[in-house]
Amino acid sequence: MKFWLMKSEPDTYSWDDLENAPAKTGSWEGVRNYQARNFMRDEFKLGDQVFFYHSSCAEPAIIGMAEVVRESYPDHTAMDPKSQYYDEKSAQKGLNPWVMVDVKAKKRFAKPLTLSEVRKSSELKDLLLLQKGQRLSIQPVQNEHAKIIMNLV
DNA sequence: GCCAACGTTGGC
DNA sequence: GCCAACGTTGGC
Repeated sequence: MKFWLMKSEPDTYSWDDLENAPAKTGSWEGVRNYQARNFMRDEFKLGDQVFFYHSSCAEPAIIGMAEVVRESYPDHTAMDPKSQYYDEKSAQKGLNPWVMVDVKAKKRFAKPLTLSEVRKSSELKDLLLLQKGQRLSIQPVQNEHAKIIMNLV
């Protein structure tokens, strides 16, 4: 079982949106970055644990834990001209390179672990999230880092 | 809104 | 294949 961190802008898709969805489960559509896609396609397994992170908001923070409940399958929004995630070039080629997974909200943390709090932990200084220029929306989290995070929330 | 950092695109 | 221009991410 692996740990991951997935970023979402709460204005677009928040922890509450996931928790209020049927079966507390949502499909992680709209990833249009190859590195992030490769993680989902090649490495995401049922039962993997996902730290849900709110980005681009007043207080960026890790909000809760979700779990992978369906492994990768085609992200149909890439082929849908009406979707905000439409990928015109791929659609014209008739090949959809994009995938998504389903995640289920498991546990909202008693208190969100804010980015500034993460920065304060010397044990988390190597966390990918903190590295300079790191913009990946899906990141692996080392087991040791995951333990430390879970001890902080 | 600003801007640093990064990924992608496209001309050559 | 190089690299400048452009677009996006995301913290502040």
